[in-house]
This record gives sequence, C-alpha cells and structure tokens, in this order.
Amino acid sequence: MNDVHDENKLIAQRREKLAEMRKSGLAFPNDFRRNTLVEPLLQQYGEEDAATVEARNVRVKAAGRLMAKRLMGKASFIHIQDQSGRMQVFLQKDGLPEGVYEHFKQWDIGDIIGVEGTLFRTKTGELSIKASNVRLLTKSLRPLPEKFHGLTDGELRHRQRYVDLVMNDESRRVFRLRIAIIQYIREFLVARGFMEVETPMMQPIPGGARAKPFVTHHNALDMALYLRIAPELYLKRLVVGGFEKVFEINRSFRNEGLSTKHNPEFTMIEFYQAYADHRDLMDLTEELMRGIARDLMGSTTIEHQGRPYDLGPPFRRMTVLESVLHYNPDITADELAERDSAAAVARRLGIPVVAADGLGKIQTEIFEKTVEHRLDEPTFITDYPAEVSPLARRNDDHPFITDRFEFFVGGRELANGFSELNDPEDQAERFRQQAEIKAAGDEEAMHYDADYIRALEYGLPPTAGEGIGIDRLVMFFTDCPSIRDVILFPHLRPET
RNA sequence: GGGCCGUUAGCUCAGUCGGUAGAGCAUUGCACUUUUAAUGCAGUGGUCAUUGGUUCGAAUCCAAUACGGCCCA
Repeated sequence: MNDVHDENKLIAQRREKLAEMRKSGLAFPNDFRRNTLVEPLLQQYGEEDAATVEARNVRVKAAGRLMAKRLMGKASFIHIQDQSGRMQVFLQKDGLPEGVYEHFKQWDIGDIIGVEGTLFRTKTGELSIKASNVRLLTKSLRPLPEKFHGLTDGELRHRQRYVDLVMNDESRRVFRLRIAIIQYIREFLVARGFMEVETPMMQPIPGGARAKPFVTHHNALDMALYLRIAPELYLKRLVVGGFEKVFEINRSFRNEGLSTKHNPEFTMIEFYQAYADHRDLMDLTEELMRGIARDLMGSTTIEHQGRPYDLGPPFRRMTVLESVLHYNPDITADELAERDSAAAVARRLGIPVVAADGLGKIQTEIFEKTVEHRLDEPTFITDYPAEVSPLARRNDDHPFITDRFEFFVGGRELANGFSELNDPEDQAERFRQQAEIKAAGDEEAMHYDADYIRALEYGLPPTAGEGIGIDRLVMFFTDCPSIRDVILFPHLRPET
C-alpha cells in the first residue's frame, strides 16, 4: 500500500466528524434502499407545473453524492448526484425528524447521502425533492475540487479518474459514449451472424502483428508466456475449426512507449468472415462507421478537433502508390517502381533505408511519412506490398501486393483488414522471411508459428479479416485529442 | 531519444525589477425558511515539485532531477 501523506486540516476536520459518527452508532450503514434514480424523475415530471406535481404527491427515495450545499438558516437547498444525473433537494428544519437538520448542517460536500421525500417545484421552477428525512450513508474524507471549474489538471484527471468522473460531465459523456460504441459494434456484428469468442491473452508465441511483446513467466510449466500483441492467429484457427464468422473485442498489449496515441494495453476488435474478401470488409467498415455516426452521434457529420468529417458519402478509395503520387507531385511512378530509385526518394525524405529493406518496405515507409497524416477525409488505402503484410493474401494479378486495406480518418489509421493468406506453403515461406529479419535484429518481426501453419494445412476457407483500434475510434467520435482521455485508467509513470 | 513549455493553499489561478505569499471556491464561526457559482460579516489554511548553486536576500536568476504538456524523430 502506498501511503498518501497529504493530510491537511480539511481532511482532519472530516476525520473528526467520522470519529463522532463511529461513537454514536454505525458509521458506514448499508440499509438504505432507494426506489429511483433522479434522471427518470426529471424526465417524467420535469415538464409538469407546480400544482400538478404537488397534487401527485410522489414519494421518492433517492441517494447520491452531496455536490452543492446552500444553507439559509432553518432551510437549505442541496444537490445530490447519482449515476443518472443531478437533482435538487430542499430541507427544512421543521420538515425533518427532531435533530436531523442539526446533523445535516455538519455534512460536507462529497458525502454520500440518502434522501426521502416528495417531489415539488420550487419558486424558480426547479423540480426538487422536499425532504422528509435524510441520512448520511458514507462520510467523504477528502474535499472535492472547486465546484465551478471542476478538475482541470490533466494529470490529476488521469491519476484520480474517480474524482474526474465525479466532477466532470464531459468525462462521463466520453466514457458513456465509449461503452455505447463498443456495444453498437457488438450488436452490429452479432446481427450479421458473427459469434463473439475469447482467445488466449497469454500466448507461447506472440503473433498477428509487428510489435514488441510483454513477457511473463509461468512457474508450473517453467516457460515464458507473452501477453498477446493481437488475437489474429487464434481467431483464424477458429475459422479453420468451422466457426466461420467470429469476433473478439478485448485488450492487446504492446511493449512500447507512452504517448497521446499509445497506451501499453489497448482495446481492439478483430473479426473474421469466411467466404468474403477485403472488398466485402471495406463495405462493412463503411456501413459500421456511418452507423455509429448516425445512430449514436445523431449525424453523419462528426466534429473532431475543430473540423467536420462527413461520413455520409461513399469513402474515398485509393492504392498506396496512387496516394503517394497524389500527395507528392514531385515523385514519379517510375521512381517508385524499382528498389534503388525508391531508396533514393526515401533518403531524400530523411527516411533511413537499410540493406534488408525491399521495394515494398521502402514504398510503405514513404507512404507513412508523406501521406498518412494527410488522410483527413474518410479514406481506404489499398494494395499494400506483401513484404509488409506477412499474413495477407497476395493479389491474383500482382503478387507483389496483397488484397489489403487500411482505413484512415482525421489523419489516423483506425482499421486494417485483408483477405487472409490461406496458402500454408506461402504462409510458411513468409514466416521464414520474418524469422530471418528477426535474426538480423528486427525485434518487431514475427515468429515462426508452426502450429498455425499446421492449422492452415488442414484448410482455412477463403476468409477476410479486420482489426479496428477501439481507442482511436472512440477518440475520433468523442473529439478527444489523447488516448488517455478515452481510457478510464491510462498507464502513467508512478507518482512521485 | 531531442527541443520547447509548465509545476504556487484541498481545487481553479494571480504573483511586477530578486526585498514579509495573494485572490476566488472549499473550509471554520456568526446571521439568514425558496436558493441554485446563494448572500453578508469575521477567520483558518503554504516544504512556492525536489535537490543544489548565485546573492546580504530566491516563488522569482542558474543547473540537475521528477512528473506532466506540446512539437520533432
């Protein structure tokens, strides 16, 4: 336990009040039962006039955190906040049991309380609860941030998300939306006949992506296990097994630096569909993105970081090479067609090129450096070189490239999908190439996964698969500039 | 990894040229039975991120470190 030595007078005062409560009875009771949240009350009675509300004599029991306290002698107004929202409560000394009002005056903002009373409308028109009784259910020992500005310090908001969520409506909105987006995707796929599955997070051979894994150790088996960098190879094993439409939404882990775009654990959905190709998945992705915008955001035009993005019209589609030429008028197709001239272009752009880099790798690096961040409008980029796509199916007409796409919006890659490589001999050869690169010092290159090859040898039906980065997707739709804004408890350096 | 910026009361922020540490909210006391950033009066509250240096004197100038933010790789 990390002892937090930030005791001050405010906390000491509250501790004393708690000590008094312990002396006079149960300090942390759990026998109060509410019969409603506050938001439904506002929904149901919020529009009715004072006389109608009063005549209904609606008796309610509500509970929540005390967020505002306005004492005026023998009467007080407070606001309580529960999961659904905020509601005002009116307390009068004469309307409460003997002595309760005096106790209430000692309570602090942040305390958790239970309220019993009837609904009424105040002189200024706010639907409120006139309390017939109130109870302190949990004493809060730490003062909340200032009521008007809330908690604005970004570091504190991430480190103490519980305080952020108490104080900031915007933060609650973002995480509710995140949950709704995940739920939407799940229902979208289930409605199309996909099955949600769970595959290993601890893998003996980490596969499915280019990334450095976290390593752990299994004591009983005395062996290394890797936290997965992607679920891909296991999901495709399931398609071999006859689960022809599967998906998994969960965490993957990559042992990389922290930034506004990277968290060591992040949430991804991957889905696989037999008897489909990458073009089918582009259509599906387009429908999904448009659906999230329309059904959850209420409009196909999304405002992100000060600019509108219209997901309504068909998304732009261009190949890697087309996009490089489009955004770099000074580069010619001929220069990109051959390794040495492409390498010269790359060096001119400040991209380091090593001997092991083939033409495909060099083309891709030129694309990443000069095009990716400029892909603002929703765009599918297709035809990635096989050299950088070790799990994707080769194009029938041009085996140099694969039947693969990535989806970009706002200058960020949100999705990556392809027709799956189901030729076990080609896959074995690609693994061997990866193993060579790895042996030459590329830590991110893939391992040779013999069991996966064995699975392919039993026969993977023609299949298309895709992964979508949920955190980045949520950043886009919730208008958040940092991945830390959309992860409840982002990884941070230890507190000092 | 490199550059720039930030760190002052529980929170949000001022702090001039290097000369006794400031405000609002919160909190404490008093008043107040329809307020809503309630109001009025009076108080309390500080390791100025940390360590070292310059100086008669450092929140302020310099250096290093920690954490965070932005930009670049």
